[in-house]
Amino acid sequence: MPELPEVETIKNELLPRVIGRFFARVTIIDPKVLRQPSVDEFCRKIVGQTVSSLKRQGKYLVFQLSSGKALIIHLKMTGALLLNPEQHSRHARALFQLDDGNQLILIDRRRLGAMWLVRDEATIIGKLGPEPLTTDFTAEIMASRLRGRQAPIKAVLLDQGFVAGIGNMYADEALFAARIHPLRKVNSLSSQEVQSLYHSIQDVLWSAIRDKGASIDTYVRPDGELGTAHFSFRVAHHRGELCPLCGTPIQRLPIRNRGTYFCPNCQKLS
DNA sequence: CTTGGGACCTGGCTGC
DNA sequence: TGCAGCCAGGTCCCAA
Repeated sequence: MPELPEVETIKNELLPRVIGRFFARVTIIDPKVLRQPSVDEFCRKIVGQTVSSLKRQGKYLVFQLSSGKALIIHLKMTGALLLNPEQHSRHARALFQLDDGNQLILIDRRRLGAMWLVRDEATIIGKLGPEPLTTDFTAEIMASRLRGRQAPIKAVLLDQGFVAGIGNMYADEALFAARIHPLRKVNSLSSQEVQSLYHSIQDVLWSAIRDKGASIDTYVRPDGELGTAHFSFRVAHHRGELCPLCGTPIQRLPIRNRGTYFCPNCQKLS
């Protein structure tokens, strides 16, 4: 499940392979992934266009094209972008043939992924909150953005309008590192706890980027290699295992219909 | 405005 | 062995 570190890794590894290249041929296998515009218009407007830049914002990939339009891709739960895969996948949704002979393939088992070709990227990614790993997101900014909210902290961390790129796994890991119970109301957190959570978010995300993402479920890098960030997870997806700090069984609790993993001893509610 | 619940989507796993 | 039902969760949509 690609969150910020996974999408960042995909962006970094795709970058040298696509910058300056143009699309020689594009095939939409599953029209459902293409949200905007129509298949015909998409193919007509993308073929021949050169990729001038590639960036990540939140969990979105943005390919800036020479025409001034942007190709935006969201991988959602099970999407992946593969370069020249050795075997054909029955989950292939779109093919991008580059002018140098390389082929970029969008695969997506659960068909939740999405793709847009738009003139104004803000129509798709304009509602995202600040990037957590830039100076747009300091501890002070985080504290001020939390002010006035009273939802459980876990739900707010998953709100892409609050901060962009944190998903279920890294929210659980950051809360564990900060020793904060995921159901704690935001307005009950002390300033020390907010400070601690801020640094935990930084640590967890940077560490996962260094490890090239977490290969839980279907995440693979463009060349087919896996990431290793999941080996450092302490609670996420550790259902039934023991807390690495105190040995208490890790608990699972649904929050907003998301499986939430935490240590009931290290992360107390009151 | 914030909050929370359901829908979307597929396939692996569990338990009867 | 077959099969129903749970689970995975990013984001959108809607209601309160």
